[in-house]
Amino acid sequence: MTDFTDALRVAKQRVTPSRLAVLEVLEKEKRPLSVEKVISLIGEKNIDYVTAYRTITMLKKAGLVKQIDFQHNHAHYELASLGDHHHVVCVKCDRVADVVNCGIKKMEEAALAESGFQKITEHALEFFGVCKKCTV
Amino acid sequence: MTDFTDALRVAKQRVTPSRLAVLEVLEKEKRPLSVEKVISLIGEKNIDYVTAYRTITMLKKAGLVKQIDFQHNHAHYELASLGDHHHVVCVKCDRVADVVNCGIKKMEEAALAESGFQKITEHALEFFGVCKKCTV
DNA sequence: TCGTCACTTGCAATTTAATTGCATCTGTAA
DNA sequence: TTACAGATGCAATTAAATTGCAAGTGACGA
Repeated sequence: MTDFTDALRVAKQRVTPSRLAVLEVLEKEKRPLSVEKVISLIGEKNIDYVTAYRTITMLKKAGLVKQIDFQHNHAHYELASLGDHHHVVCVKCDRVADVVNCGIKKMEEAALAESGFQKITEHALEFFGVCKKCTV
Repeated sequence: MTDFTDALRVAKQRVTPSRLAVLEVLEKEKRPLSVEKVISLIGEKNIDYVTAYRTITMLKKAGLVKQIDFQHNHAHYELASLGDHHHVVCVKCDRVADVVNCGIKKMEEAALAESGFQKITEHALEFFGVCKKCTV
């Protein structure tokens, strides 16, 4: 019984080949993938695209994957178990670098206080810039 | 000659009624709006939706508006001149609160160092949680 | 281990968001 | 005032995501 099987059971969701395939591909790539990309990595003949969308939506609700937005007009998704980190996206070549040491916890506390919300459960933070290879 | 006329001239873009209308509605609302919402506030008969999309895209490239993502499957846009602030979105009712004091500058420096990028020009940061009114 | 049934899947169709092509119109620089 | 690059409006198209429904399957209890 793998970690993903456990995780799905804990989330009270059925363990199916499609779900494990999606989780495994996200685990293997360790970077934010579009649904399109998830499907092509699993193989179009191995998963229906509607199932892929439904699976991703469910995994997001269950807290197993996070939605990442690169302002590319379609969402990307990443394993939540990769932990709290963020991305720097090159606006010229779409290269993505990770950022781990971001000190977001303090900001989250400040945001909670300032907004007067009851709680904050998630955040999305991406940086946009130009990578070394795209520098003229 | 308004600020917006100036801003468009500085960005080497023509000053047209459509562009001023989009900027004015964003100025008036002071919150992130979908293109759909921008159109309905201007009035469907006053601007073609294709023009609205093209205008927003141009304004974003020119740096006059910022794209904001609430994970609602369509982008929102806000005047860039509102300055560096962020949002807390209620996942139950979509209420949006602003966050001004977020200390993002330091994080941006850290992200630049860690990523090895040449420069960072933008960032997107949104928080998700539950507002007081949606608390059970 | 087997049967049941609620949940999941795959297919077709649809909705929603955004883009493209092209003819016409217009802002602006000379 | 005119010429023309760039902007606009309309129709059509592409891309992303969702819905309905019949058939299939995971997981629970006997």
